[in-house]
Amino acid sequence: MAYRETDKTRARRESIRQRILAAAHVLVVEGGFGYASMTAVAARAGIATGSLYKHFPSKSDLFSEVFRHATQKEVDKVAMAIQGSDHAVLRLQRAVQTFARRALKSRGLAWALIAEPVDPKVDEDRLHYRQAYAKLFETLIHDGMLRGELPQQSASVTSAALVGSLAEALVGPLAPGQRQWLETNTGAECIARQQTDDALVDALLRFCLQAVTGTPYPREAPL
Amino acid sequence: MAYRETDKTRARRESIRQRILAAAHVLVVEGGFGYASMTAVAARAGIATGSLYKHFPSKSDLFSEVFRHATQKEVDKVAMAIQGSDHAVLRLQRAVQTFARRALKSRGLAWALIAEPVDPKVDEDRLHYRQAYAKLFETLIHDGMLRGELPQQSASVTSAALVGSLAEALVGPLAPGQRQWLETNTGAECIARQQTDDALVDALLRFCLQAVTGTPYPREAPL
DNA sequence: CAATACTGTGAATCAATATTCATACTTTCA
DNA sequence: TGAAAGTATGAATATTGATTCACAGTATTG
Repeated sequence: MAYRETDKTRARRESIRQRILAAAHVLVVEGGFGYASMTAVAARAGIATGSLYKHFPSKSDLFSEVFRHATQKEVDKVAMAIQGSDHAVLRLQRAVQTFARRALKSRGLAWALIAEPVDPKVDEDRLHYRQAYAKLFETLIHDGMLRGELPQQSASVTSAALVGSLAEALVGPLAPGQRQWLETNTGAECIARQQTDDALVDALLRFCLQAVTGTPYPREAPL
Repeated sequence: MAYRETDKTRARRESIRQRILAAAHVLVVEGGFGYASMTAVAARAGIATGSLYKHFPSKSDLFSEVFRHATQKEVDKVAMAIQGSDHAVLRLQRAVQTFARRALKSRGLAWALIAEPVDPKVDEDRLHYRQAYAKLFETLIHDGMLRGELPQQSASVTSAALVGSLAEALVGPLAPGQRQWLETNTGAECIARQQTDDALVDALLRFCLQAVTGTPYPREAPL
């Protein structure tokens, strides 16, 4: 006998694996899943196509991992924003803002995660992703109803509708200016966009809070 | 010279063309665009694969036409529901109900039109489709604001968010029980579904109207 | 160093469909 | 009727991109 896995080789393996994941992630951010072929990933990671299969059994597996990783980070942020024992409306407000701002900050990724047509296998992960958000909202709404902070309603329908409105208004086909992918922008353009983005977040916040509470936003009295 | 197009040949041509479109439509309703290969369409229409290309230059063109046709019908129905000079809230209510009931009545088609991952060419048509809905809502909201029947808001954001919540709650990945495609249902199951469907429409209606008006639904006083 | 077991390579293969095309059949009309 | 123009056929071809594989390269240990 003459070979055994050692720390060094394991580390090396792992580092290549990470390099592949990073390369795939970058490609997705830049052009979405459709743009990220195995050949492109390999080229970007600086290895041969075949080598990819030494680390991931198939394309689906690779991208599923990319998707879940990117996704988990987003969900965590929203979960973070939603937690606490404040008034349910405040928590919802934080959640919506967090989701919206992050999506607008990296539209390419948001589009890939939320809206891009993708391989069915990855689409299953997306289902989990959306469900994760919906679950967060659902729990919050239940909670709020129990505590008398929100009117009675169907938590499941409301949460699905919330996810839908966020997705569509921010990164779906109806999102304002969705074809700006690889554009380089001047400083002035960035500032202008920042302002319209703020307005967008605000309008959306209003939509969501009114939908859930049935009262005008902004409210007359603070919570 | 010895041949010229005649009424008879033209009629025959047209009838085959329609037969192809109908076959494609049926396949889409049954299993979505992914299920509808050219071979399948040809088989269903009772002609050879190659013959399809005598009538449509490419698959994209064929399905684009199928999509637009199916789509136009849906949009027209909602446009019909939205028109009139009633209070804007009533008109919105009719529109949402129309959209929702129709989607639930034929989920397969709704899924294909709204949510299924499809060929990019067809996806452009989908963009128009969603925009057509959004446009209807947007006009309605503008109108309502002018007449003082709706509070001031961003009509574009609100309308996109409305489209998103309808799509997601009814046929998106979060829609309840979306995997029932070719199932045959017993009578009891159909009745049960009818009830949950009604509840779903109602909850969604509430969500949409509250979002737009900022007041509780159902309202205390009729309009 | 030799033997062993793994890792990397990238051109060749595979798979799934859309699309073409040589051939055979139809229709039209002088 | 038969030459002209069209239409139908479906097996063969083209395309795209994932996946494999025979071979070459690298670590590891005795």
